[in-house]
Amino acid sequence: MTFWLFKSEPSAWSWADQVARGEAGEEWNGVRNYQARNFMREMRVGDRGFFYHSQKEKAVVGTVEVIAESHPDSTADDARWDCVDIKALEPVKTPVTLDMVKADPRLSDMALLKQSRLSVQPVTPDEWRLIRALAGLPEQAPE
DNA sequence: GCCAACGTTGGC
DNA sequence: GCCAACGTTGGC
Repeated sequence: MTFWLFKSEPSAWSWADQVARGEAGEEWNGVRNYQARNFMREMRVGDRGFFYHSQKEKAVVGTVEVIAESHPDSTADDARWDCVDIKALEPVKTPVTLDMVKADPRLSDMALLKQSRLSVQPVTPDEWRLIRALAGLPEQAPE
């Protein structure tokens, strides 16, 4: 299983919106960046990710699961853009803020810090475990 | 609201 | 193929 981070402006698509979709999930559409798209093409059903709110909040607020592998983005007007579908999995107990990530030297290599504009990015297993702990989540996500 | 970073576009 | 101009993102 591979781990990821999905970034969204809450005014455009929030964690609450994602939760409201329930088991049906939702397309992670609207990405118009090749690097982010290529990461989505690598995703497999069952992969897990963090859901991050950019802008005012700047924090990981939940976890998600990939429920459909990459397919054409229904909001794109050309064939270049693909996306996956994800569903909300767990809300965090404690939001993990950008400041918390910056404060931990073990997280200093995260794309979140190094490539602040990248909206879909990989997370290493170590980073996944550490951020889960900071978020007050159990070590293992539910099946 | 500003600006740095960075991606894209289009003229050459 | 280069690069200037421009647009967008996201943190501050």
